[in-house]
Amino acid sequence: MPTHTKDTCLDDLKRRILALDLAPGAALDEATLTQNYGMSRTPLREVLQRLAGAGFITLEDNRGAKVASMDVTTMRTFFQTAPMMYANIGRMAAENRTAAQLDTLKDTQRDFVRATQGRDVHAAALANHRFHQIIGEMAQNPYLMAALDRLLIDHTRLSQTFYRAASAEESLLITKAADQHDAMITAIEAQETALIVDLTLQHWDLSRDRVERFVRPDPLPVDVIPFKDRRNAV
Amino acid sequence: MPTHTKDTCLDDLKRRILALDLAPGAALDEATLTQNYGMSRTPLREVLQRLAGAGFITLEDNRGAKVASMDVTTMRTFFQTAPMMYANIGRMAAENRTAAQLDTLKDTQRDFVRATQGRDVHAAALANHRFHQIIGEMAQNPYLMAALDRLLIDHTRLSQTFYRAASAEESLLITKAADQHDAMITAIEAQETALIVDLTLQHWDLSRDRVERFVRPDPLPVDVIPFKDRRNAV
DNA sequence: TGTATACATTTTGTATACAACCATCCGAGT
DNA sequence: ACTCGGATGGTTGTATACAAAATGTATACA
Repeated sequence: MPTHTKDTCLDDLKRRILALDLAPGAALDEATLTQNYGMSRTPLREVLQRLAGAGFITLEDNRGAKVASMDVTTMRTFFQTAPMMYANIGRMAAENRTAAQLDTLKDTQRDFVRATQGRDVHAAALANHRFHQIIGEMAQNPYLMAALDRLLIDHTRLSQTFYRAASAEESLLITKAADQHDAMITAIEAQETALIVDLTLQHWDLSRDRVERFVRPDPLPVDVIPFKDRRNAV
Repeated sequence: MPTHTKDTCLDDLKRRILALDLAPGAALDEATLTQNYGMSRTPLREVLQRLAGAGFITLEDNRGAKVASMDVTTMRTFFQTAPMMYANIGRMAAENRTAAQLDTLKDTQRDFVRATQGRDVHAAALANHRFHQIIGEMAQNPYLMAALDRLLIDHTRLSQTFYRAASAEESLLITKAADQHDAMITAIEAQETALIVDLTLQHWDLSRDRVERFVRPDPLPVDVIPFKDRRNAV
């Protein structure tokens, strides 16, 4: 409700989309948004154009904006593409990272660990997003960065449940992910390209297993209806 | 001068940027553009936002739009990234192409051959651009497509001189490129993934040699000043 | 002559009014 | 009852006026 600036509005919408606060496919109408963000339609429409350019939303002529969908074909492509992309970006990050970027990466990792320990699901997911985004920036490759940004949008949305950590086993996996982050930081700092590729693929495997569990959770128990009552069941 | 629509304005600006009619780094001011395209500033600014989102231009706050630059570091990254990207996209195109897309690809190849035979440099470069863009669409991979679009912007701009064909030798290379296109179409149609990767890399090698000649042309002759006059030279 | 500052000009950013478009609903005709 | 056509409300698209920022220029002063 306070008057947002164009940048804060953009960041807030990104955050809400990544946090699934705005569901994939949800319609965004300009009137509501202008009220929520306290700005007129002209700058808001520019924000929407930018979000569309970055792949967060889709714009259809005369039909407004929708949050980018996550359909089955997209997800198949996601699993196919992500490891290759992350590995290549990891390699280039190790080659091209600057000292300043390394500091930012370490800061973000601290944020990530703090969020996971505090069970702050959204903060953890966003810190993880930022962590991998910084590795992308380290690669200094605008071509791959465009692909990475789009992968991370879907990755962050898919992994929303990751940091919820229902069981002790899952809590252990989160710790493992954080440890992998630390190892990746070390490898990038030492510019060990072969190692960072290896670590990146391991990190991907961990993430993939979790995401797959989110997409295809354990099926509900079949025998929920006691046998004697089955004649009444559908 | 006739009243453009938003889409035609967008396409025209893309075309002019790809054809180097608008030089890398050139400033685009809104007043001039609104006059040229016969539309008001609001839709024009939306066009600029979209161009920025697609990587054709850059926008700086309160300082207007500039055509995306092509500096040395970008070009280094371009040569590093392009073959991996093209090869992966080629593979996925062979796997996922539809019959309709194959028809469009063949049409575009006909346009390309016609343009090269007619010595129409811009038309050839744009048809080549479209050819590889269609292969990207065949891959049905929005993540990689984002990277490909950006690669193609720079690739098309870099290869502007390719289709000028000064010498007979260079004319032969253009024919060779067209033949490679035909072979790629056949491989994609037959879904021979190993073959398309191979052909794509060959095609890249040919293009790379030409682009490198454009970036680093033959140096000027050193001995332009007769020896006896050298005392007067700088 | 060099530098700084105030002013003028140009250019970009925002708000708002109006036009065009789309979707829905209602009624007339088949 | 069903379909077609048009009116109506709501949403998006465009033009324009105004505000803010940045740049260029002239003048005062060291």
